[in-house]
Amino acid sequence: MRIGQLAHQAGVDIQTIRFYERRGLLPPPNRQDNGYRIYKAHHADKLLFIRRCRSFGMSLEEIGVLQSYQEQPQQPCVAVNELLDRHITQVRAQIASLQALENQLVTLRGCCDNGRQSLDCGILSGLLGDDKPLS
Amino acid sequence: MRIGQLAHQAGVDIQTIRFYERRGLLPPPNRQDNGYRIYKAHHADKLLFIRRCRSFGMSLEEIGVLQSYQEQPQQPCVAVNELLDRHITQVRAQIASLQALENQLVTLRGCCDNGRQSLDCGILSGLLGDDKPLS
DNA sequence: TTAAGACCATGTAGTAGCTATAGGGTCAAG
DNA sequence: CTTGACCCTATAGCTACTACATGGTCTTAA
Repeated sequence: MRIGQLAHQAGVDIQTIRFYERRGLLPPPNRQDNGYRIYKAHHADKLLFIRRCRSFGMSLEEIGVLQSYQEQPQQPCVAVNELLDRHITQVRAQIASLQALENQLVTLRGCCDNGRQSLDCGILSGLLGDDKPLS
Repeated sequence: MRIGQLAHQAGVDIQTIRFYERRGLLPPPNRQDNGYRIYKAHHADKLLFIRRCRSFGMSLEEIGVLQSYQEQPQQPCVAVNELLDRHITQVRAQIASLQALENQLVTLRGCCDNGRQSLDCGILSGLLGDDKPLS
């Protein structure tokens, strides 16, 4: 199939496919005489693998590493587990820091009640840092 | 003071200060005869305001908007409140989607128990999408 | 025959918020 | 007169795409 069909099938932009190819995540497909890329089933599989990993928030670099593990099916998969563990740790850290941020923001929001002039706005004062502590 | 001192004081990279200036967030300071930038106290204040907003996860564009509110102290500050409300909403949405992601990742992680070959690794299978549903 | 429309190709630039590097000028101390 | 610390500008790099410019290819219809 051609690139448009593959893109449609995978729900991806055409440019994204070419981008993955340039980054070495998708193997360069054969070309027709006119230069059009022709994809086979395994390309679609690889593409979906990439998209699945992306939806899990993995970076393209991490995905490349995972692909190399796939290509060595005899090797133990401890490294895969570790990669995922690190990823989970990262996500949890992000959640924690966003929750802390949310608290700060809510506190900051409580410094003003809509009816004032910018001059007296507790939020702007809070952001200037010359005010009562926020957290 | 010169740019290095300001950077040190604010805990910011020198390049970052010049970058903010180019983006219109810091007013261009006067120069010495040799071209060196000379900053005054209000520059330091502006810079700290920017960094404080950044630590709250605001974009440079949002910060620019907030600055324009600061410069119109007579105007009501409803807009400031709204900006912050939108921001809080955003942060909460991010938290929610990260939590969903965490659940999926933990489920995926449960698909493998370290001692296998990549061939049998439940995680790689899960990422291929040809396995039991993860969520 | 030709013109329209859909598809494909490459290469380049843009997004956010910096960070780093190249290639140079300035200034004080030893 | 050289070393080192500091400053300048301009440009490229990072992530993961997305968009655009410019042009080739192919099918179909007037």
